[in-house]
Amino acid sequence: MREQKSLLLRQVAAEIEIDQALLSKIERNERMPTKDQVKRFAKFFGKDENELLVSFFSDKLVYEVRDEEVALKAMQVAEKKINYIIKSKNGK
Amino acid sequence: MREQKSLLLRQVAAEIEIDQALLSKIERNERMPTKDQVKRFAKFFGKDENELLVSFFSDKLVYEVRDEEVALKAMQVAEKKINYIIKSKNGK
DNA sequence: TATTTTTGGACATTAAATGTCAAGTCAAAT
DNA sequence: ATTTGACTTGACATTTAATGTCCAAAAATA
Repeated sequence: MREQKSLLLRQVAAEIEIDQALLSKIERNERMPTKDQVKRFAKFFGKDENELLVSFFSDKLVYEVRDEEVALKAMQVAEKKINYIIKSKNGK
Repeated sequence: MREQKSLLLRQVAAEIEIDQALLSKIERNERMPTKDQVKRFAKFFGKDENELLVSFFSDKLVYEVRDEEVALKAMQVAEKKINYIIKSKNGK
């Protein structure tokens, strides 16, 4: 997104209030941003916030089980659990 | 599982080498066990290790996004990413 | 009521993620 | 070739979160 707009690390880093070195690492997947930073990215680049948050959280989820044998199975079960929780919340 | 076998916290805690108070909390979902502890539980209670690990990791995954609006969506995307990663690993 | 088991909560410890800085690399421009 | 600007790297500091421990309170049981 930054390169699309031909912006410098320095410029974006300043706007978003984040260290330039950190931004560089985030871009290259050496570090994860915080949820708050993701929101600021969305705002700054005029992207849909929820869309970016989905990317962010899905990455975090993958990260959590990345080298587990049971990764896929666990993910599937987790999805069911989430579904269940959501149903519970909606009245019945 | 512990109550099934009418064992005391103290007994299981000793076997598994874990503080009794901690075990109590784990049972009541106040604390998460570590992966290693889950393995020891499986062994001690003669349960399938992978099965318990799936429970464990799926809980962790749910926990990660528990109060996010985008929880379900993120989980679904994460699942796709995992699938993709697995495919990549298997030769092509 | 005495004894044993379980739980609660404060605190300590450990581990992991995030943030910062300064030096390093690289490219291009001059 | 040297300088300049952009980006990267790595070491270290800081912060945050999870885990572990202890002891006292509560609950259950004998």
